[in-house]
Amino acid sequence: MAKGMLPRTARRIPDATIRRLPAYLRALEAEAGQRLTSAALGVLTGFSSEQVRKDLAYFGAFGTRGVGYPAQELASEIRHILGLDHELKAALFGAGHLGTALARYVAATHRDVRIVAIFDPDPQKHGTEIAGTVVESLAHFETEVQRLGVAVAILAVPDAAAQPLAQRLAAAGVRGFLNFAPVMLTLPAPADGSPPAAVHNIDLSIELQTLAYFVQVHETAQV
Amino acid sequence: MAKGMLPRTARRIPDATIRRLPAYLRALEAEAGQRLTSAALGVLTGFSSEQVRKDLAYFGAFGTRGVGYPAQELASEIRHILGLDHELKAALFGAGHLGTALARYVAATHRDVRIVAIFDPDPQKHGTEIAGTVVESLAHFETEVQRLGVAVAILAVPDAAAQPLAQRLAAAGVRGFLNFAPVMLTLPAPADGSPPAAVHNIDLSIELQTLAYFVQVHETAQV
DNA sequence: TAATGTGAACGCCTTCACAGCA
DNA sequence: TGCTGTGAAGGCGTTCACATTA
Repeated sequence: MAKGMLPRTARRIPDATIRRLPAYLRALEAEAGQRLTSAALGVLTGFSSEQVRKDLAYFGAFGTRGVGYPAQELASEIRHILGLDHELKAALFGAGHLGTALARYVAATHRDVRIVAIFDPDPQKHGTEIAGTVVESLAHFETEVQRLGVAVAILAVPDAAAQPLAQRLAAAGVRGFLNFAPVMLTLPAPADGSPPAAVHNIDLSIELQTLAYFVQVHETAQV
Repeated sequence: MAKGMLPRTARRIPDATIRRLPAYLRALEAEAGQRLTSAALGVLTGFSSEQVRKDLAYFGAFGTRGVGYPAQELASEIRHILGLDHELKAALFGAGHLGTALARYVAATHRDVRIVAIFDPDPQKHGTEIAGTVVESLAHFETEVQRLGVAVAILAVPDAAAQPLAQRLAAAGVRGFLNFAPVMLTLPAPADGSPPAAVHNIDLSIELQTLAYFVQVHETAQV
């Protein structure tokens, strides 16, 4: 179990591997109580069995040769790796349709992530509740964020608002951003030695416009 | 300009390149009327100048040595490559908060993508308008989708609904999916020789849970 | 015997370095 | 002279193939 330890020799874990862990976790939780082989996990997640084994092996030897992986244990191992064994505190900025959908979704499906504050400039919304959290003004969001110990911010705000907001939040100690505005966030590295804030962009336009490309009839000669 | 032609010898274009084109397009449209160097485009988009040049060179030689790229022309060239020079018809499934946000966003920012139909099971919503499009029942969505010539479907529906819906839509001729449900869509390849439907997943859980990982204090010995 | 864990081969994409051209 | 276009080198991640072990 080895609680606070880093796995084996601290070799670098590919980002691609990290991005697959949530899929494994979801599959394991759906099949809880069973043993699962890498092949079975592969079918459930859409990845190859070798991929599954290699990914898991980065963190240790969780399987039993000839048998497979214990679903329960592996699930909590992955939760630990992802840092989901202690609550992740998030703040939501923007309580429009998108923000509302996000808040409800997170509340409904993520025990491990909690939206502890929702900020919106519209006074009409202040005091209303979304998924159990009260919407408040942006007046003192920095101190509020620090008081609550917010680790990540979810930005569901207009394009122009995202960059300045992110900058102030980063300065206030927020270490991760989930950015829905189609802009490139540039954040200065923190003065102390700490690593720069992580930014994950979810850009609908990119998805739509690349989808347009792949949907085109490519009358490639297919030589 | 070479309208319907494939570029040069039909070498394969990396997916990663396609995914960067929308960013270039956005930057070019913001600076319209100017000339831009690959270095300038790089700063605007966050990619290296070599990356920019290599990406663009896949499709032809649009730049002038010693000078740079013509913003206007390059923008319409990229639009053509992505297939955005003719309208992309999309259908939205699910008119909850997420669906509503998506419909409004697309209508407000994408001339080239039009949501021609919105479907939702809730009778209360039927007949109401979102961003100029009337919400209708799911009763005859397949014939409706075919009648309208829908190319892509945006799925903002509950998890369990996504897979069966996608399957029926694929059978009805829909060639692209933007899936917001956290499930793996598996679609059979079409009986005729046509390429399989493209699926782009936008999975909030993956983004949140991987963000949790990167936000952890990794007390790596940093050897 | 069955399925894991892993070095090696492979392929894709990025970065480098520079030749080529306005 | 300055910036593009591109072969070559390098790096990263996936796939292969198999030795390993319950």
